[in-house]
Amino acid sequence: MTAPLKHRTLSAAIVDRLRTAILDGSHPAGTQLRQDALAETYGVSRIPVREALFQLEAEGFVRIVPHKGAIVSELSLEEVNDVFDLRALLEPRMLASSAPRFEDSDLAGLDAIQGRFEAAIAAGDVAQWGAINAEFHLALYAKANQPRTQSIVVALLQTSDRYTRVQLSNTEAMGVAELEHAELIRLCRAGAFAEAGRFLVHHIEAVRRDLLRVLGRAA
Amino acid sequence: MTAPLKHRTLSAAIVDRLRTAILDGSHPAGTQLRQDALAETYGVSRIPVREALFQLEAEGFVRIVPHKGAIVSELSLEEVNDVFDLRALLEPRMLASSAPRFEDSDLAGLDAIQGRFEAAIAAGDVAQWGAINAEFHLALYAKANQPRTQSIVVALLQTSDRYTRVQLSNTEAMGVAELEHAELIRLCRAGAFAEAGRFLVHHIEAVRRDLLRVLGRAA
DNA sequence: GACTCACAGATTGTATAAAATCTACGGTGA
DNA sequence: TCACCGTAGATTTTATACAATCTGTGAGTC
Repeated sequence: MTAPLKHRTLSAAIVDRLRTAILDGSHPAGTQLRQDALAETYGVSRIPVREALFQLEAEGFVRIVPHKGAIVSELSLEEVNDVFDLRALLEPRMLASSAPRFEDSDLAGLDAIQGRFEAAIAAGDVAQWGAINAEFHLALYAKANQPRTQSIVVALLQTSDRYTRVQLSNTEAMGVAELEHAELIRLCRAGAFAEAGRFLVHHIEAVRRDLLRVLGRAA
Repeated sequence: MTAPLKHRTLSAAIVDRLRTAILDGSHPAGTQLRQDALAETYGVSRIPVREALFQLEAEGFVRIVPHKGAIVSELSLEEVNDVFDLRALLEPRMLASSAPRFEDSDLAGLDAIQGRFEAAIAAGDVAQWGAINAEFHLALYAKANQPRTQSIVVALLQTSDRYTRVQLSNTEAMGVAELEHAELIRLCRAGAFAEAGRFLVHHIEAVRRDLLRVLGRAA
């Protein structure tokens, strides 16, 4: 009943499964996650569950109150804007450092990811969409050589994924994102790095606007 | 033998004590931390030690390899620059959002922290220096309303503390920081927020330069 | 009637012990 | 001599059991 087990430890596997469950709405914001129940659900003891919850707290998915438990964190409008502000600030900086170092193989890798992205959209595979989108963005920054920023952006992309799934990913917005990704590849291949950076900001802001519109309080 | 126990759980207490031990050099970079040994040292079982190590991994202090153990993370030049770039990028943004909302009580709070800062420097209390410095910076951003950025900056300040302690905090640099903090308070009180932001960048860059000089490879 | 306190149930936190995994060493064979 | 394999020891990971903490309910008192 479980995925093809590619993790070194049970804890790591539970992290992935729990994160997915939160992302796809199985545990809505505000839900209290009981260690005992989760342990039984996944057929393990409470120890790996505890460790998974702590990891997810570090990633911002849950809030842990000592002796009370873990609560799936709320998605405040405040934090949406903060997260997208951060992305608009950090991602162009990474791209500027990474893109000039691209080899042909890096660009080919981007093409490959873009292909899988298109396939996922065509298939309407919402679960895959967020993961491949994050993979694409991270591939853009592969050569940036900014380790701390990288780990921050990984977390930001995960949070973005969670937010965007709230709106159940209307296919239209996904199509726009697909085109914008293609344009990003084109600009990088052409060596128009500054232009690519500006377009990346535009791309991130477009996703934010879509999200805010669906949240019903465009700001 | 332990501090006045102000934590809700043992794990949280161990996190603090382990972090302090890494900060003050008791566990140099590259050291392998064995759960068993740590548990005995602190007189607890291995469970809270494990959870503390995972927390410290999220904070960037150690690197955990499954089934191998936790290693105190190295301080690469690459990451020094990344961390200070991030600070120079994120902290002014927080200040710009926070400072205009300051009440008299906020400024008074800054004065109080500054007083303790001066006392710690006069007493040559290196251990306190980093903590109070971080407290001061965070107080500057108290009204920023940027929750995600806040948690990131908390981690960045902790990492900065670790780096700066490597150089054993020459008192001269500490005096400069003290004067710059005073200037920051003055500018905020005068309502010169843009100027305060520029000065904050200058302050952060000054700390970086000092650090890089001591590391022997000014870049 | 409102407040305080104590107890019971539930849940989390920690200790102890068993299982799984890794590393290093030594033997065996080509 | 070198490479390969298996075993032993050490270390981490997970399970089970116990202790501590919190929450809510109800009796008792002012």
